[in-house]
Amino acid sequence: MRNLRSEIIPILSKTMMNLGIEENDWLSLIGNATDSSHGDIALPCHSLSRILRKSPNIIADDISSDLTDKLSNVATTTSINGFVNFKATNFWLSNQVSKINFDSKLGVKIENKKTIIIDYSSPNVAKRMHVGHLRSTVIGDALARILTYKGHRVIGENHIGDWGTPFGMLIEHFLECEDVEVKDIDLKNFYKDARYKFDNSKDFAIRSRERVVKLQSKEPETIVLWKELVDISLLHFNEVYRMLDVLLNDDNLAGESIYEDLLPEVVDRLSNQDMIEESDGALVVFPEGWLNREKEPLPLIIRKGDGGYNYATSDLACIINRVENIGGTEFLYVVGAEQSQHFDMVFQVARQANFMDDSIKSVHIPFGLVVGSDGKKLASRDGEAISLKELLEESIVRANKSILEKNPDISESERAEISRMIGIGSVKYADLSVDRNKNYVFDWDKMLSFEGNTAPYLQYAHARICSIFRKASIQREDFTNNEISIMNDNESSLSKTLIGFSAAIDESINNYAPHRLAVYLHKLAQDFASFYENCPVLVIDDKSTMNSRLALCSLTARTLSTGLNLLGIDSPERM
RNA sequence: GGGCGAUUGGUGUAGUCUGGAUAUCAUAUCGGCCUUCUAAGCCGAUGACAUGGGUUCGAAUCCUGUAUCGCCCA
Repeated sequence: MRNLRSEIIPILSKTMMNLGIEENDWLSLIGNATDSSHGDIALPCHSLSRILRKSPNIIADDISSDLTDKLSNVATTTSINGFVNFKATNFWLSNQVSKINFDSKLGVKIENKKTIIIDYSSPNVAKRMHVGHLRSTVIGDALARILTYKGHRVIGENHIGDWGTPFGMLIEHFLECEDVEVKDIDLKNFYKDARYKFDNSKDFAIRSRERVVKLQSKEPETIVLWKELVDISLLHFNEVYRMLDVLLNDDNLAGESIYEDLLPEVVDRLSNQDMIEESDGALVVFPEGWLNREKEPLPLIIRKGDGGYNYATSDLACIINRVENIGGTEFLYVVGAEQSQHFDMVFQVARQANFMDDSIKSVHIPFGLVVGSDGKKLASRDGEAISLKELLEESIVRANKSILEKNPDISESERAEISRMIGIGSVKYADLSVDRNKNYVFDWDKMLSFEGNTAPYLQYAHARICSIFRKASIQREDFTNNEISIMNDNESSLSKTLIGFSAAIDESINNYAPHRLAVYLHKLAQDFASFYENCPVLVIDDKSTMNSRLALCSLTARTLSTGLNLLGIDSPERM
């Protein structure tokens, strides 16, 4: 209820001035009431008692009685236990929620547009995408959507693993797959088979090493083969991305290979700054403050003894590119928590080397693991990573089954579409609805359940609203110019939540936490369900109440589907 | 050894940045509500801040010690 807060503050400010209390002493005290039965906004007066030498109760009483009349249109002001409580009036709520209903951005204000680059997904060429890529892809995509909605210029970068020494053996193996049609190449075993040959055939290993050299010297034939291998993988990645319904496509590709030419320059720039040292034949930087197990300085390896480069080097090259070519001011890395030390070191070195200055914000956005019911990293029975595509397919199949059970009237083709929305939405929502730092247990029954904090529950709330309008044969869009008037408690709490949409967006952004939005949407769906139960919409005589409630429904549906869309989840019209 | 993260009802979680009243929500369990817009729903009951110290008028939240789990340290 931050708009209520900002409405109260100027008026409260005068009262406080008259009492002789400085802004520093009270402004930060005012916040959301912890107990909604007392009010929406509260001002605890306990810390003021030292200044005024009066009891908190008396102070709260004084403030409250001074404000009651002045705020009467906005909020009812009461005091208890040394708290001043402000509860929004239905009059004020009606105005606020109507204003949001008129607003195509649902109250979200665009402010200081930034260019934000988000690094996410990052699968490896010549391998299938697996569960391990799910979180980065889904969280990164949600952040990209939310930041875009807020009005920022957002550039998603997909740092696919498309370069490095393994490509020698991959290309050699690829050559030996000659008789197989390109489209039939099975990425499931491709990497494993190549590795097996490399480990078991001296001849193959020698050819692979030679191939690496050819690749690095950009020998045209080798590059053609490499490109083919990359393209095969892209077909697969894009298939998964379309299934997952994320924003990534070929425009977002920023594979390691594109930074390849910049790597020697990274070395040059670092040595110009006298930051490079040689250690065991490798070129390294020792960022200040890092020690290894033996309390010796911990290096960040820039170039290995054999002349190859490390991730750190391409990350540094990438930073240079973002600062100097793209002009980004905020870099987000949606990468697993296990790499946090790596990023700390890279950022520190990049700053020390002046690749980026303090005007640039660079943030690692870590996340926990997807684990099985045993608490260990999710894997199939034989210990292999589970293919993302197969997982998504299964989710759709499961969703289809439960729709068929619950609503057999839906046609097969419509059911297929709804199953897709629910199946994919469920997997994504399970990931996005909890604090990303935590591990979460992958549980089919829970994520596809129509009860609780799940995608289907939210989607159902949306579908119920659509159903009202369908029944009455009216368009939801026709109500965006309607005044809403709040009459009872169910309407009031629903409207309070609706007003909070922009705050939820900002919370999500400030913490890079999509789950803040998810939690908000769940609250919204719950408030709607209570409203729906207690406030008849169509079955009511009074025309103006009906229209006001229809507008409230329309706004709720719009907020739900916009919010779900920002999480990358579709909202079916019926289910 | 050092570093990072986690620890909240039986289970899963929100809140922790920025301290405020009786700690959120879900699930499970128990009770109630369909001749009215999708009961896939609603209403009610039960039940939790890992632990010791400190700061404060006030601590789940801040500081500090400990425990347990996970991850990282060429």
